[in-house]
Amino acid sequence: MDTRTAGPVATVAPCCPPLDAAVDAAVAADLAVLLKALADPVRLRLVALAATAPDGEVCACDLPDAVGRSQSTVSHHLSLLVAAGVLHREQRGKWAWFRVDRAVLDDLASSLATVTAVG
Amino acid sequence: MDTRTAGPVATVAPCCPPLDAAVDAAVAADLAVLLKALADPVRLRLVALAATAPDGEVCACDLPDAVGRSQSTVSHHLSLLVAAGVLHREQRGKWAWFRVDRAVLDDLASSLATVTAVG
DNA sequence: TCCTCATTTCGATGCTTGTCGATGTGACGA
DNA sequence: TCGTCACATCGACAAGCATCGAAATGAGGA
Repeated sequence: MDTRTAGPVATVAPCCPPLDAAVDAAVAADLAVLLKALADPVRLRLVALAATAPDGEVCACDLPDAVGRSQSTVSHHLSLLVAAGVLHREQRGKWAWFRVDRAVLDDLASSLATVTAVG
Repeated sequence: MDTRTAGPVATVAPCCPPLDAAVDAAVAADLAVLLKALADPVRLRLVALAATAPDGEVCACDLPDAVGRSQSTVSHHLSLLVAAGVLHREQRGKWAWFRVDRAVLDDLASSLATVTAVG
């Protein structure tokens, strides 16, 4: 526990200043959700594929081969990314197409920069 | 985790261009490790506390209270962050101090920007 | 209508992770 | 030397997650 009760007069001066909250717990939780969505090699590659695709979008049909996972596994990861807001899904005929939400990614980058005080 | 190494997931590829690998699997795996280290609310707050501390470092003694977790849990998270290279640990007397590695965080930011083709 | 194909959803399984209390360890101070 | 403090490690537990095959869904086409 906190042995020094933030006393203004240094009695023993244990080790350190009060240290107030740098990031709100709720903000950290939100950011963590987004980071967790990207913190998987397969999902990272799925996002990269969509982000760097010629037209900025990818057909789901290509993805299992591209990342070397079963179709159901890829579908699972895609739904996680869509739920996180990183990808958007659009059904065209019998195929599903996905594109990244650049605003979300930009937001992530700036939030991360704020939290880590980088930049 | 990776229960499979390669796979005959071969389908018929009926709808779209070849779609070559945007990000190497190994690169994605490395980035994912770093992201995973940050993809937790508690660890995010620990990093933020260190990053924004007046002298750029925090004493471990303050952290359990700051993030509302037990001492052993905080110690566990700190060791993960140190293992990931995000934090550096220094023992001073009986206290342990932690500071962020800005180079690693910068690197993360730029890698993320590359993968997501943002910027 | 019926069949086919692309994709999602379901159910199961084994691994990973977050958390805590208890215990170990190493540094000070008396 | 002994006790205390700060922190790490251990052991255990519950929850979460990645993965797969199988079954369900839903859109086209014949």
